[in-house]
Order: sequence, then structure tokens, then C-alpha cells
Amino acid sequence: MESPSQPKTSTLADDVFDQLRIAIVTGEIAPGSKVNEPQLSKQYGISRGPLREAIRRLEGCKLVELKANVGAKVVSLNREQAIEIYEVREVLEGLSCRLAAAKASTEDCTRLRELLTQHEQQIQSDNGRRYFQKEGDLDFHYLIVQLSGNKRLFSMLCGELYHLLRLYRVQTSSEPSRPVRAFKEHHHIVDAIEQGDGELAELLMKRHIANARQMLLTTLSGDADAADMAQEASSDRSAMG
Amino acid sequence: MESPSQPKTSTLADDVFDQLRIAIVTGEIAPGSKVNEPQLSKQYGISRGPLREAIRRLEGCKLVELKANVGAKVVSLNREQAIEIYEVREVLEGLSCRLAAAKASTEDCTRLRELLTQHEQQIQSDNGRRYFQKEGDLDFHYLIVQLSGNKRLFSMLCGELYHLLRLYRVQTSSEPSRPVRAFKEHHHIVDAIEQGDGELAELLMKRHIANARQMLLTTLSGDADAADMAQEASSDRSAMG
DNA sequence: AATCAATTTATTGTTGACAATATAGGTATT
DNA sequence: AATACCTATATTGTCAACAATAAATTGATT
Repeated sequence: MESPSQPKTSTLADDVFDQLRIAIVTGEIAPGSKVNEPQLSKQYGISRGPLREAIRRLEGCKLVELKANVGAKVVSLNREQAIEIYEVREVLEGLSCRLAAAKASTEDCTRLRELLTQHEQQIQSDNGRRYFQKEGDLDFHYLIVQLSGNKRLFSMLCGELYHLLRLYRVQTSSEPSRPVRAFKEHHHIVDAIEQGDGELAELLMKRHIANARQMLLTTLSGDADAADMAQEASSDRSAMG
Repeated sequence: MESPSQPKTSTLADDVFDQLRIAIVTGEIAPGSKVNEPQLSKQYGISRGPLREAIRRLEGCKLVELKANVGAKVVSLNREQAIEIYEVREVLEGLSCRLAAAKASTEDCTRLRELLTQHEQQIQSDNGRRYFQKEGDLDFHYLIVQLSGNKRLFSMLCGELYHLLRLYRVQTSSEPSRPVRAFKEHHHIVDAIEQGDGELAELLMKRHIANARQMLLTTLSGDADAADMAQEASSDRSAMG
């Protein structure tokens, strides 16, 4: 136990912002649903003031959309918008890898390997479901952008795009068919980073994400045959990068 | 004259957000300075409620930084942070060009040319100062990302990075030495877009911005000789892209 | 029965007051 | 004189009430 009254460093708006963000990206608050201020303020036991501030910050993450005199509603991403995100993500994470390859130490690469190994074990112990359901694959991408050392890049990916990706995954209940291929690609990326080959690391990551985007274009188009074909064509690559 | 009382579609927080953003990126509110709520609320004639909401939205644009129980302060970018922005901008605008090349119509390219011509005339009539002082060069980049059709990309560049660039320019009172070279590069980029050569357009834009970043590394390092050398090496390229 | 208008209800926008925290200033002590 | 502590001031955080707008309901008319 700690001392009972430590001076709190966070504000109510901060706390409810975190809680709301989690509630949104986990689907607890349905995509497209309206954000009702009186209801939420009662639910979280705070007044509307800090709640509204939290909502304004959620708007900054692009998780809700505001309209004057109408209120906020949780974003709902269609496939087109998801593809736009993947296009942006491809170049940003390519940059991540290029920078990471130039800066990563031996210990950093060890951490990357450990992360992949750990994920592989989780996969084997749960038939490949838990890893992606629990967003474990994002950990890998998350660590790389950290290693890049570019804080602006980190902010854009981890402060915005990854949350939107999680939202889209829960929204579409999408799960990759076979993560095995994704693991291989991940290891190849670490290989390149380990060798300090930024160009190759960038290329591999961009290809990795481009493959995932390609799956989006077909798998979720409602055309089952096209989806199967794309899956074959991409050699069982992960659907979500 | 219009009818005196049209139903207003914007809220106080929206208006003061726009005004504050302009005040920040023009340097009217100094970088690094503290944001005083009582003062600003009096200055803009509103209460602290909507003002605080506007500040939270400014935080979303990364124009202010918030600390609990202390308040907001306007961001102040150092060279390292500016370089990070340029690294991100390089790949994002490269993507802009690649996509724009695939989608731009003949009319779109005409608009790009007109914009460049217009800017060139402004330069000649004002010794090259007004164009960059008034951020006219960003118009060019702005239009290209619009043509890309990727709204997420547009949001990231025009909703965040460009504002930060303006802030950095006013903060460092930086002006490119000779925009002539930048114009040539701009025209070459339009050439590639016009020919539908996305790869080339991407390459040229990335190089264009990489050159500007390189100027940053040297011109503002306090080492005048290094700055001059870099300027020669980059063949009088614009300093700010 | 359907459509439009008026009324009611609910939600958002805004305000001023109060509480909690941090900052500034002053006093005493070493 | 410098530091630590206490006090006073200012600023931020939070709340509840009021105003303005939008949404829902009711009723009248065709």
C-alpha cells in the first residue's frame, strides 16, 4: 500500500480521456455512435466541463468527429478510409525502419527478437488468435518507431494511427488468416535493422504493410472468391500488418 | 448586406481556436510563452470554458503543450525537432506526389502551373520576399496533397505539420536565400505529375524536401562557414522547401 | 394516412462561482 | 547573504446553473 493521499498529477479530463479512448478503440462505445454528454458525465461521475475537454482531445486523435450544436460521434471507418490510413502508414513506418536501422544498438535488436519470440510463443499456445486480437503485433511496430528516435513520428503513429487501426479492427472484427508469414517478414525486418541496412529495412516494412493493404482491398470487399485469391497471391501474409 | 441574424454554425470555442492558431503561427503569441487563461478570456471576450476547449484542440495540433495544474505553453521548436518534422514531411509529401500523379487531371495540372506562375510574378514584384514570407510556397504543397485525394494525408500535413512549419519559420525568422531553384524543382515535380509518373514525382519531392532539411542542418547551426558551404552544395536551393 | 407547423423535450454551448494547486513574496533562521 | 518556511496571490481544475440550439412529439390540415 502507498500513502493514502499522494498529490495527483493527472486531471479528471486526462483520466476520462484515457478511459474514453480505450472504450472507443475496444469497441465498447460503438463506432458511429453518438457521444452523449449528460449520459457519460453521469457514467464517469464527473461534470460536463472536463468531459468536454476530453472529447476535444479525442477529436485531436481523430477518434471522434465534432459538429457544432450537434455534438460528437465516434468515428466509423470505411474501407476507403482504412486504405488511406495504410497508405500513410506505409511511408511512415518505412521511415521508422530506416531511422531505426541507423540508430538501433545490439541491445535494441535483442529486444526486438525477444518481442517476436514472445509473440510466437503466445501464438502457439493459443492457435494464433490471441496475438492479433490483443494487438500484440502492434507492439513490434511500436518498438521500432521508438527506436527510430523521431518523436514526431512516434506521436503520429502511436498517438493517432495505431488507435485508428485498433478501432478499424474491432469495427470489422478482422483477424488475419495466418500470422506465420507476418512473423517471417518481421524477422527479415529485424535482420535488416540489425545489419544497419536502412534502405532494406524501409523497403521490407513498406512491402509488409503494402501486403496488408492489399488484403484490405480484397478480403473485405464482400467478394469471397476475390478474397481467397488475394490470400493465395500474398502467400498467406498477415492481413493487418 | 446579409440578413442581420443568420444562425451561426460555429461555436465560440471554434472561433477562438482559429484566432489562437493564427496568433501562434504568426508569432503574435511568442513561442515558448505561457498561455494565460484569464488574460486570454478577457482579451477575446469569452469565458474560460470555451477557451479551454480551444486550448485542448490546439494541443491536438501540437501547437501548445499542456501540463496538469500548470497550464499550456506555446511550443517552441528547436532545430532537432524541426529536422524530425522534415523527415516526416519528406515521406508524406513524397506519398502526396505519388498519389497526385495517379489522379491529377489536366485541369489539375493547369492549376498547379498557374499557382507557380502566380508565385513567380509575386517574387519578381517584391524581390522574392513576399512569396515565402506569406507562405505562398506552402500553397503549392497544399494543392498537391489535395490532389492526392487522401484525406488522412491531407489532415496530417495541412492540419498539423504545415502549421508547425509556419511556427518554426516565424520563430527563426528564416527566409530562403534564393527561391529560384525551388521554383525549378517545383516545375519538375509538376512535369512528373503531368506525365503520370508517380515514382518520379515522389522522388523529386522527397529530394526537394531533403535539400531543405539539409539546409536546416547547416544554415542555422550558428556556423556561418558551414552554412555558406551547404548553400553552395545545394545549388541555391530554397531553405524551406 | 401523410405532411407540415407548433410545442415540448433533450442536448449542446456558455457563464460565473468555488475548490485545489501552483507561483510569488516575505519573514525568520543559520 | 542564503536558505527554508510560511503566507498571500494568482492560476488552473471543477462544478452547477442558465441560454441557445437541435431533436422529438403532438396536433392540425389536406
